[in-house]
Amino acid sequence: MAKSAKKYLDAADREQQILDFAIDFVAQRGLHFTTRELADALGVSQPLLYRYFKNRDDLLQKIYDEVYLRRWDPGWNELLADRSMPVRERLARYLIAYTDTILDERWIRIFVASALEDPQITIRYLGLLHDTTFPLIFAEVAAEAGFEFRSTPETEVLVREIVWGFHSSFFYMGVRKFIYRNEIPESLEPIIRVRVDIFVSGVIETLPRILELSRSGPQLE
Amino acid sequence: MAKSAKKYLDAADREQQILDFAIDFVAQRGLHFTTRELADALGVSQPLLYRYFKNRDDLLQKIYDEVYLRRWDPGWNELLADRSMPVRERLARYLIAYTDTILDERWIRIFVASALEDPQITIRYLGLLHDTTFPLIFAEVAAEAGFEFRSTPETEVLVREIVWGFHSSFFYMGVRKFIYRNEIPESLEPIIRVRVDIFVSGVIETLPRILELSRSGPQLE
DNA sequence: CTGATAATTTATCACTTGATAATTTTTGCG
DNA sequence: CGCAAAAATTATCAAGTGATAAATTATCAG
Repeated sequence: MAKSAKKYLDAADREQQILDFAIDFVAQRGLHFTTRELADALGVSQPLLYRYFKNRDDLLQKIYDEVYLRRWDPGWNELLADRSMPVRERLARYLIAYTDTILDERWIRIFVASALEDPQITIRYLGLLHDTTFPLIFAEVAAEAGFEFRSTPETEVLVREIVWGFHSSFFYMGVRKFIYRNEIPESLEPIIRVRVDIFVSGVIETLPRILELSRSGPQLE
Repeated sequence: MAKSAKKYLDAADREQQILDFAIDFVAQRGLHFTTRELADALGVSQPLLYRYFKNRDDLLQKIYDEVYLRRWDPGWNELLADRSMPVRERLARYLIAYTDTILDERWIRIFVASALEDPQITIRYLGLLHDTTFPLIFAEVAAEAGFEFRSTPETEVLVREIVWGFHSSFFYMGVRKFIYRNEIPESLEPIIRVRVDIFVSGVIETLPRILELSRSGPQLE
């Protein structure tokens, strides 16, 4: 007899079932669901939730853990740094993998909804991008132009903003799709490749100006 | 006696006071405030709200109207099309004005929160960008390279994605500042100008590839 | 088949919440 | 001032909500 056909599931299975269901449910209905709505939608009684989760907030925390954990692939930074490949190819492959991970209704909607509620939740995730991946992307593009770029306090802010502007636009495709409910193209690869081309060409051509502006010091912030 | 010193305000003044206060309140606390929380914070009794707003939802609708209305300046499209100025200068000026308008806590947080709740609310606003401003931006950049670009069904999707990617990154600065609570530079103009340079240079250099890819047909969507 | 155990539901509580009605307070005109 | 109209508050309701305890139902080893 398949587990799903049993009326009374084993505790571990039921807990996982509730959590999986709750992730989809919360992604669609938002963080302000009631425990009764959730239980009704899943087809169980409302007090059953309290057998598996201490309280409503405990369930929410477990949802965040499940959605954010194990979503960032440490191999991505290695890919970006692998100079046996042209930098455009590395960026394209990274962005294809990245968009493939985050263009997920649960990921996008729960990320944004939870950030609105409490930005603390997003900090761990964003720090990873901000401190490691962004400087790496800029340095690798600069290297394509024959310039071995080393981040300094003077260049840091401008470089960060340049890469943020480029990188965030891919996350924003998820916002358009799953929050605004706009249509976005089915196949992203050609678009990613064109936008990588635009970015790499543009940064290389603008590099002298970027370096000059950075030298003029931290007029920023 | 100043109006604000009166205990019993004129109906019109009180209505505006509640609405103004509610906009800040909702921007900070989210859409799921209770009428009691709002009334307490403002220092009036909860039933008073019902003298000025039919119900909770009526108040929310008036908040949306107040936040979104009169925020888009029709002069921006004229600015973008004004060829007496270099295209980089036009883009920079437009983006300085645009970011100046939208980088506002109330605007960003209420926009995102309401979109999460019901994407319908954002459609009127986004359609303006999508259908008019985005094609215009691309055409003007192409003209800088001596190419009088006319949008066709084949080019439409790719061009839209290219400009979305560029344009959304400025909105996203607001997301970073007011939702993630990241620091962003105080002075945006230098960053806007550099990013405009990168975009314009990149698009011009990539133009042959963009046109070729567009001709290969709508493999998109 | 049987009974102990685990899983689930029903019943219920105390508190919150949107909304309305009755009552009280303020304002400003004559 | 004195008083009617407007503005605001207090009191209250019915429905909803998170959480707990008691009762019930399914499961499975022996």
